[in-house]
Amino acid sequence: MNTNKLFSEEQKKAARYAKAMAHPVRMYVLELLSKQSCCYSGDLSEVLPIAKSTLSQHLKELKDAGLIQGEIESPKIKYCLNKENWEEAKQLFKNRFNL
Amino acid sequence: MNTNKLFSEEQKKAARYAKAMAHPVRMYVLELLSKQSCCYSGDLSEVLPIAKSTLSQHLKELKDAGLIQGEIESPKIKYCLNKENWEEAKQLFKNRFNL
DNA sequence: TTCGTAGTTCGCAAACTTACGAACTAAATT
DNA sequence: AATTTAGTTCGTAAGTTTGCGAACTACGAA
Repeated sequence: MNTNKLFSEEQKKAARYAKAMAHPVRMYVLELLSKQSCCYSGDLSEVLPIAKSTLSQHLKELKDAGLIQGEIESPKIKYCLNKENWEEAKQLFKNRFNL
Repeated sequence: MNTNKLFSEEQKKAARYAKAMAHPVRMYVLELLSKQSCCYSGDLSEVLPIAKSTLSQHLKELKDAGLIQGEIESPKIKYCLNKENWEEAKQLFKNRFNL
Protein backbone atom coordinates (compact mmCIF):
# COMPACT_ATOMS: atom_id res chain seq x y z
CA MET A 1 0.00 0.00 0.00
CA ASN A 2 1.39 3.36 -0.99
CA THR A 3 0.51 5.76 1.78
CA ASN A 4 2.37 8.77 0.49
CA LYS A 5 -0.50 11.04 -0.25
CA LEU A 6 -3.52 9.38 1.16
CA PHE A 7 -3.12 9.85 4.84
CA SER A 8 -1.90 13.01 6.41
CA GLU A 9 1.42 12.99 8.17
CA GLU A 10 -0.54 13.60 11.34
CA GLN A 11 -2.60 10.47 10.89
CA LYS A 12 0.52 8.42 10.36
CA LYS A 13 2.18 9.94 13.40
CA ALA A 14 -0.89 9.35 15.53
CA ALA A 15 -1.04 5.73 14.39
CA ARG A 16 2.65 5.37 15.17
CA TYR A 17 2.18 6.64 18.69
CA ALA A 18 -0.85 4.42 19.16
CA LYS A 19 1.23 1.46 18.10
CA ALA A 20 3.84 2.28 20.70
CA MET A 21 1.10 2.22 23.33
CA ALA A 22 -0.45 -0.99 22.04
CA HIS A 23 0.95 -3.40 24.62
CA PRO A 24 0.20 -3.70 28.33
CA VAL A 25 3.87 -3.47 29.31
CA ARG A 26 4.37 -0.30 27.33
CA MET A 27 1.09 1.16 28.52
CA TYR A 28 2.21 0.45 32.07
CA VAL A 29 5.54 2.20 31.57
CA LEU A 30 3.98 5.25 29.94
CA GLU A 31 1.36 5.52 32.62
CA LEU A 32 4.00 5.29 35.33
CA LEU A 33 6.14 7.92 33.69
CA SER A 34 3.26 10.27 33.16
CA LYS A 35 2.67 10.08 36.92
CA GLN A 36 6.11 10.13 38.43
CA SER A 37 8.38 11.74 35.86
CA CYS A 38 11.15 9.11 36.02
CA CYS A 39 11.98 5.52 36.72
CA TYR A 40 14.85 3.09 36.55
CA SER A 41 14.58 0.13 34.27
CA GLY A 42 15.74 -2.11 37.10
CA ASP A 43 12.65 -1.15 39.07
CA LEU A 44 10.46 -2.04 36.11
CA SER A 45 12.30 -5.32 35.75
CA GLU A 46 11.51 -6.25 39.33
CA VAL A 47 7.84 -5.59 39.01
CA LEU A 48 7.12 -6.86 35.51
CA PRO A 49 6.77 -10.59 34.77
CA ILE A 50 9.04 -10.60 31.74
CA ALA A 51 12.66 -11.32 30.99
CA LYS A 52 15.10 -8.44 31.10
CA SER A 53 15.76 -8.82 27.42
CA THR A 54 12.08 -8.52 26.67
CA LEU A 55 11.76 -5.40 28.77
CA SER A 56 14.75 -3.94 27.03
CA GLN A 57 12.99 -4.54 23.73
CA HIS A 58 9.82 -2.76 24.86
CA LEU A 59 11.79 0.20 26.17
CA LYS A 60 13.60 0.36 22.85
CA GLU A 61 10.27 0.55 21.06
CA LEU A 62 9.14 3.41 23.22
CA LYS A 63 12.45 5.12 22.59
CA ASP A 64 12.24 4.53 18.83
CA ALA A 65 8.72 5.94 18.80
CA GLY A 66 10.14 8.98 20.54
CA LEU A 67 7.97 8.73 23.64
CA ILE A 68 10.67 8.15 26.22
CA GLN A 69 14.34 8.85 26.66
CA GLY A 70 17.00 7.20 28.79
CA GLU A 71 19.78 8.84 30.70
CA ILE A 72 22.73 6.89 32.02
CA GLU A 73 23.27 7.10 35.76
CA SER A 74 25.82 4.39 36.10
CA PRO A 75 25.28 1.61 36.67
CA LYS A 76 21.57 2.24 36.00
CA ILE A 77 19.53 3.92 33.34
CA LYS A 78 16.95 6.48 34.23
CA TYR A 79 13.97 6.77 31.92
CA CYS A 80 11.73 9.79 31.48
CA LEU A 81 9.10 10.82 29.01
CA ASN A 82 10.40 12.70 26.04
CA LYS A 83 8.38 15.76 26.83
CA GLU A 84 8.29 17.31 23.41
CA ASN A 85 7.02 14.21 21.65
CA TRP A 86 4.77 13.26 24.50
CA GLU A 87 3.06 16.63 24.20
CA GLU A 88 2.82 16.13 20.47
CA ALA A 89 1.19 12.74 20.95
CA LYS A 90 -1.31 14.13 23.44
CA GLN A 91 -2.10 17.00 21.12
CA LEU A 92 -2.62 14.64 18.17
CA PHE A 93 -5.07 12.55 20.15
CA LYS A 94 -6.90 15.54 21.54
CA ASN A 95 -7.29 17.18 18.16
CA ARG A 96 -8.39 14.05 16.37
CA PHE A 97 -10.94 12.86 18.81
CA ASN A 98 -11.74 16.01 20.77
CA LEU A 99 -10.90 14.27 23.97
CA MET B 1 3.81 -14.00 29.89
CA ASN B 2 1.04 -14.38 32.40
CA THR B 3 -0.73 -11.06 32.61
CA ASN B 4 -3.51 -12.09 34.92
CA LYS B 5 -2.61 -10.10 37.96
CA LEU B 6 0.12 -7.80 36.90
CA PHE B 7 -1.62 -5.23 34.81
CA SER B 8 -4.93 -3.73 35.68
CA GLU B 9 -7.88 -4.51 33.47
CA GLU B 10 -7.85 -0.85 32.56
CA GLN B 11 -4.30 -0.99 31.30
CA LYS B 12 -5.11 -4.00 29.20
CA LYS B 13 -8.20 -2.33 27.79
CA ALA B 14 -6.32 0.86 27.05
CA ALA B 15 -3.60 -1.12 25.27
CA ARG B 16 -6.29 -2.97 23.32
CA TYR B 17 -7.87 0.26 22.14
CA ALA B 18 -4.47 1.69 21.27
CA LYS B 19 -3.81 -1.39 19.18
CA ALA B 20 -7.04 -0.86 17.27
CA MET B 21 -5.85 2.66 16.44
CA ALA B 22 -2.37 1.56 15.50
CA HIS B 23 -2.72 1.67 11.72
CA PRO B 24 -3.20 4.65 9.39
CA VAL B 25 -6.31 3.18 7.76
CA ARG B 26 -7.98 2.58 11.11
CA MET B 27 -6.89 5.96 12.44
CA TYR B 28 -8.42 7.52 9.33
CA VAL B 29 -11.72 5.72 9.83
CA LEU B 30 -11.95 6.60 13.50
CA GLU B 31 -11.10 10.20 12.83
CA LEU B 32 -13.73 10.40 10.13
CA LEU B 33 -16.37 8.84 12.34
CA SER B 34 -15.56 11.09 15.25
CA LYS B 35 -16.23 14.03 12.93
CA GLN B 36 -19.23 12.99 10.92
CA SER B 37 -21.03 10.35 12.95
CA CYS B 38 -21.48 7.82 10.12
CA CYS B 39 -20.09 6.54 6.87
CA TYR B 40 -20.62 3.77 4.34
CA SER B 41 -17.86 1.31 3.80
CA GLY B 42 -18.26 1.79 0.05
CA ASP B 43 -17.25 5.42 0.47
CA LEU B 44 -14.17 4.40 2.37
CA SER B 45 -13.38 1.84 -0.28
CA GLU B 46 -13.41 4.54 -2.95
CA VAL B 47 -11.07 6.83 -1.13
CA LEU B 48 -8.63 4.38 0.41
CA PRO B 49 -5.85 2.76 -1.64
CA ILE B 50 -6.49 -0.77 -0.45
CA ALA B 51 -8.39 -3.80 -1.65
CA LYS B 52 -11.95 -4.22 -0.45
CA SER B 53 -11.00 -7.37 1.39
CA THR B 54 -8.28 -5.53 3.25
CA LEU B 55 -10.63 -2.73 4.25
CA SER B 56 -13.13 -5.31 5.41
CA GLN B 57 -10.42 -6.77 7.63
CA HIS B 58 -9.59 -3.40 9.19
CA LEU B 59 -13.24 -2.65 9.83
CA LYS B 60 -13.58 -6.02 11.46
CA GLU B 61 -10.71 -5.18 13.78
CA LEU B 62 -12.35 -1.95 14.80
CA LYS B 63 -15.57 -3.84 15.35
CA ASP B 64 -13.83 -6.56 17.37
CA ALA B 65 -12.16 -3.93 19.50
CA GLY B 66 -15.62 -2.50 20.09
CA LEU B 67 -14.91 0.92 18.67
CA ILE B 68 -17.34 0.88 15.76
CA GLN B 69 -20.55 -0.83 14.81
CA GLY B 70 -22.15 -1.53 11.47
CA GLU B 71 -25.79 -1.36 10.56
CA ILE B 72 -27.14 -2.95 7.41
CA GLU B 73 -28.89 -0.59 5.05
CA SER B 74 -29.19 -2.89 2.11
CA PRO B 75 -27.27 -3.11 -0.05
CA LYS B 76 -24.78 -1.06 1.97
CA ILE B 77 -23.46 -1.07 5.48
CA LYS B 78 -23.43 2.05 7.53
CA TYR B 79 -20.73 2.36 10.15
CA CYS B 80 -20.81 4.50 13.25
CA LEU B 81 -18.75 4.76 16.40
CA ASN B 82 -19.87 2.51 19.19
CA LYS B 83 -20.57 5.40 21.48
CA GLU B 84 -20.36 3.58 24.75
CA ASN B 85 -16.98 2.03 24.09
CA TRP B 86 -15.68 5.10 22.34
CA GLU B 87 -16.42 7.11 25.46
CA GLU B 88 -14.74 4.46 27.54
CA ALA B 89 -11.65 4.61 25.34
CA LYS B 90 -11.50 8.37 25.57
CA GLN B 91 -11.94 8.24 29.31
CA LEU B 92 -9.19 5.66 29.68
CA PHE B 93 -6.79 7.82 27.73
CA LYS B 94 -7.74 10.98 29.56
CA ASN B 95 -7.38 9.41 32.95
CA ARG B 96 -4.12 7.70 32.22
CA PHE B 97 -2.32 10.58 30.68
CA ASN B 98 -4.32 13.53 31.90
CA LEU B 99 -4.82 14.71 28.39
C1' DT C 1 42.71 -6.87 37.19
C1' DT C 2 38.99 -9.53 38.39
C1' DC C 3 34.23 -9.39 39.84
C1' DG C 4 29.54 -7.93 40.09
C1' DT C 5 25.77 -5.12 38.44
C1' DA C 6 22.88 -3.25 34.79
C1' DG C 7 21.47 -3.45 30.63
C1' DT C 8 21.77 -4.68 25.37
C1' DT C 9 22.19 -7.65 21.40
C1' DC C 10 21.77 -12.11 19.05
C1' DG C 11 19.43 -16.11 17.43
C1' DC C 12 15.55 -18.41 17.35
C1' DA C 13 10.56 -19.94 17.54
C1' DA C 14 5.76 -19.03 17.68
C1' DA C 15 2.15 -16.09 16.91
C1' DC C 16 0.05 -12.23 14.80
C1' DT C 17 -0.59 -8.57 11.08
C1' DT C 18 -1.04 -6.79 6.66
C1' DA C 19 -2.12 -7.32 2.11
C1' DC C 20 -4.01 -9.40 -2.06
C1' DG C 21 -7.16 -11.88 -5.36
C1' DA C 22 -10.52 -15.43 -5.94
C1' DA C 23 -14.49 -17.41 -4.42
C1' DC C 24 -18.35 -16.75 -1.84
C1' DT C 25 -23.04 -14.90 0.40
C1' DA C 26 -27.13 -11.98 0.77
C1' DA C 27 -30.37 -9.08 -0.90
C1' DA C 28 -32.48 -5.89 -4.26
C1' DT C 29 -33.38 -5.24 -9.34
C1' DT C 30 -34.34 -6.63 -13.81
C1' DA D 1 -34.72 -17.01 -12.32
C1' DA D 2 -30.63 -14.37 -13.58
C1' DT D 3 -28.01 -10.26 -12.67
C1' DT D 4 -25.96 -6.67 -10.07
C1' DT D 5 -24.27 -4.56 -5.95
C1' DA D 6 -21.98 -4.63 -1.54
C1' DG D 7 -19.46 -6.76 1.36
C1' DT D 8 -17.23 -11.10 3.70
C1' DT D 9 -14.43 -15.19 3.94
C1' DC D 10 -10.65 -18.15 2.43
C1' DG D 11 -6.03 -19.24 1.27
C1' DT D 12 -1.66 -17.62 0.94
C1' DA D 13 2.65 -14.89 1.23
C1' DA D 14 5.63 -11.66 3.39
C1' DG D 15 6.72 -9.15 7.19
C1' DT D 16 6.38 -7.82 12.15
C1' DT D 17 5.89 -8.68 17.05
C1' DT D 18 6.55 -10.96 21.24
C1' DG D 19 9.10 -13.71 24.07
C1' DC D 20 13.05 -16.32 25.88
C1' DG D 21 17.85 -17.59 27.21
C1' DA D 22 22.65 -17.15 26.22
C1' DA D 23 26.26 -14.33 25.14
C1' DC D 24 27.83 -9.89 25.22
C1' DT D 25 29.31 -4.78 26.66
C1' DA D 26 30.28 -1.06 29.95
C1' DC D 27 31.73 0.39 34.05
C1' DG D 28 32.39 0.96 39.00
C1' DA D 29 34.04 -1.51 43.23
C1' DA D 30 36.92 -4.78 45.58
